[in-house]
Amino acid sequence: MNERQKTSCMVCKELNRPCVEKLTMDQVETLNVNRAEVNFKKGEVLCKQGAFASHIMFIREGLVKVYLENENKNLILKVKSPGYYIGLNSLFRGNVFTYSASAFIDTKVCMIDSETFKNMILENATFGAEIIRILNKSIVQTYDRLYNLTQKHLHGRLADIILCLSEHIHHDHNFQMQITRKELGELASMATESVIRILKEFKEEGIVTLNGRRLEIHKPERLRQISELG
Amino acid sequence: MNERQKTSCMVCKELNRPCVEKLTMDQVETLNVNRAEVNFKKGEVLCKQGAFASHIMFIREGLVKVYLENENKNLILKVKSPGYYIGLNSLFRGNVFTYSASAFIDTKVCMIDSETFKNMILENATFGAEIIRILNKSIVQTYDRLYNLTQKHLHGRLADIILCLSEHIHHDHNFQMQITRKELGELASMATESVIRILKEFKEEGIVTLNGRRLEIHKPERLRQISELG
DNA sequence: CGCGAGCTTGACGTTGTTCAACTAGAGTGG
DNA sequence: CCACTCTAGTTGAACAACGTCAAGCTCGCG
Repeated sequence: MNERQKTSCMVCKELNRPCVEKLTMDQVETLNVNRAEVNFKKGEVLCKQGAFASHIMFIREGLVKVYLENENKNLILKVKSPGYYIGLNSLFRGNVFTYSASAFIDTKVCMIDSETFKNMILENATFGAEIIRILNKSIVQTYDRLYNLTQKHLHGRLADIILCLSEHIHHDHNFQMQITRKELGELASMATESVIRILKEFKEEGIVTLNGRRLEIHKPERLRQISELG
Repeated sequence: MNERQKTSCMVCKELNRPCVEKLTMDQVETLNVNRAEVNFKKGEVLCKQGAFASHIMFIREGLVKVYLENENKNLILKVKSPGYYIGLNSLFRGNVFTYSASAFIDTKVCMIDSETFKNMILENATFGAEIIRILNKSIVQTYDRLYNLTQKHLHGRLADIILCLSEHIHHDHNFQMQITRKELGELASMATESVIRILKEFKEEGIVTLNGRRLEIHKPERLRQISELG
């Protein structure tokens, strides 16, 4: 496995320009050496909440569900797509994963040794600043999600999720969802049955058409309105 | 105002040891010069969501409500006590406050010019790493709050808030709440009437005694249990 | 004394979940 | 090729959780 030829970090540069730009050539080389490319199949677990975070992961391809585990219920924190990191939150905080993550669809990641990663921050303040920027972006997204999940009603929450899938994940008004109704419900923090009922309403109002998992948004502005109103 | 004698940053060192320790003597001096001490009265606004974040604030005394503003509803993100920063989330991200903050009770802060602050990070990677540690701690707290607010029922949420007030704010089982029932409701994201009803239940079960705003916790383990169960 | 803010209570309506039953399509084994 | 099963999707009815509304209460303060 390890013998296989790896792509170079420079190949990933487009995905991760802001970070890679901050690094010296030497650091890029160090990064290149201290990483492993790993493929995960749909459903496989990338990291477990509470486990030692000996590495940071960088998503190259696929879609990753990041969630909190608890005896009773799980909560999806976010869905990460290529170009995002997993495990940054563990840096300088005991190196324990603060969440679990699993692959929504087949996914490729680079695993980077977390000590190496930390050293790069400590050696290169500009890189550290970039990491701060990334963390801050993530915090703002989390605040947004906190607002959406606590202050909006089901219709608004589902409208949010649909818009998010369309804009940030599939980049199209017409897309084949990779996920089940149940998973949609977990994303919007609502019962599967409620997802179905509200999708039906959206369909009846002509906001979307729906055929199995293929969804087309006809009135994005109406969805946005529903999302705003709660 | 500016002529008044300021305390030195070294006086604050106990409050902020992890950060101050990372700075050189020169940097502490720079910090000392580029800051202003400001007092806010209960209810006054420290920063407005969307406004330019020309400075970071460090809380010296008091209690600060950090919240998202929206046409309809506000959402309290967290309550910050002395030793915490306000505005770190704006660093390297356009310098716009991502949330509003107001004083729950009379509050003293140091305002630090955000350019100075950024330069300190860029000059001193160890300091940057400390900021990353602080941000990560905040993220984990936010995830926790996200879980609590979305997955737990009213009883669990209120139990959480009571425990939090007791442990993190007042550091006592018996304390005088500084906040109204309405504000308690905003903290737990529930109606004022629900707060009152549930407090009454807790009282009737002998979990707490309640006299106006004075609250004493008799069965903290029971509260924790309620919080866990949701 | 009277006013207003915070607090309290009960009645009622809404929202959203749970449960149970049913359908449709996709393997699977005989 | 046909029953069998399994999962995802769907529907309706009952129910629980919570918020809203309206009214009354209390206490500090001008």
